[in-house]
Amino acid sequence: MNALDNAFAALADPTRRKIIAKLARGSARVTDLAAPFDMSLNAISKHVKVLERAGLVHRRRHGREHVLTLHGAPMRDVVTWLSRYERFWNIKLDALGEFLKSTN
Amino acid sequence: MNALDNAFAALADPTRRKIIAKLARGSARVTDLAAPFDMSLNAISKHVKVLERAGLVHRRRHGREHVLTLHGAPMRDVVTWLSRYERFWNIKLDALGEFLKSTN
DNA sequence: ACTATATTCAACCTAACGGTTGAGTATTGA
DNA sequence: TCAATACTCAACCGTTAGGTTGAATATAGT
Repeated sequence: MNALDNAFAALADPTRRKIIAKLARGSARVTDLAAPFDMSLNAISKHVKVLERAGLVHRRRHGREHVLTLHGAPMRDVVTWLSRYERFWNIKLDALGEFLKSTN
Repeated sequence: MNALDNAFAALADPTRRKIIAKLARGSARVTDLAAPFDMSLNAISKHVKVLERAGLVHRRRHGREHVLTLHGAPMRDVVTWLSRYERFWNIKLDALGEFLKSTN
């Protein structure tokens, strides 16, 4: 499993994408992440581990609490790969292009 | 399974990404796609089906030959989702931003 | 010291994935 | 008409993924 495999696979699960959405609004503990889900804490713990293995989430321990933070590095490869085939999904990248123009 | 799940999952396999790479250089038959791989035709046929289910590949039959073509539509959702969290992997999107600026 | 909290680990289950082989079905070309 | 070609379908197999439960571990608060 290379980095790209891990990143795409991590993003393929809706629960994990929701976890990312939550972490985008700030770091959180495993319990905080689990709260909105109708699923065991253990299940979420596993999902976090998948995101961590993909490098999308970093963990720092504070006593008994594990604080998770979103980390963008693996996305470089994802976006690089996507941009390689830009002309095949070019219309789709326009929105992102506009967005980037406005922020650069 | 929603569209985003299917798209990300389809992209998570290196064989399928290679198939996409090949199709980016032109439409091809199943046999053509299978040629470079040390893998049965059936395995490739399955991979193609996964890409098809994700909408990334379209198939048109010409007699006994099935011609596959790359199709970008599902990427709209992928890129939209990615761009929503742009500030977390912002550095990474720069390259794509530059690329888009030069082509728009 | 004791209890509650935060988390992981381990074992288990079922379903899906990625591959195989063997057979079946059209279509093509001789 | 017949054989080769291009493919799919179906069954199987081993591994992984996503979930569960139950127990272990470590830290925090009283």
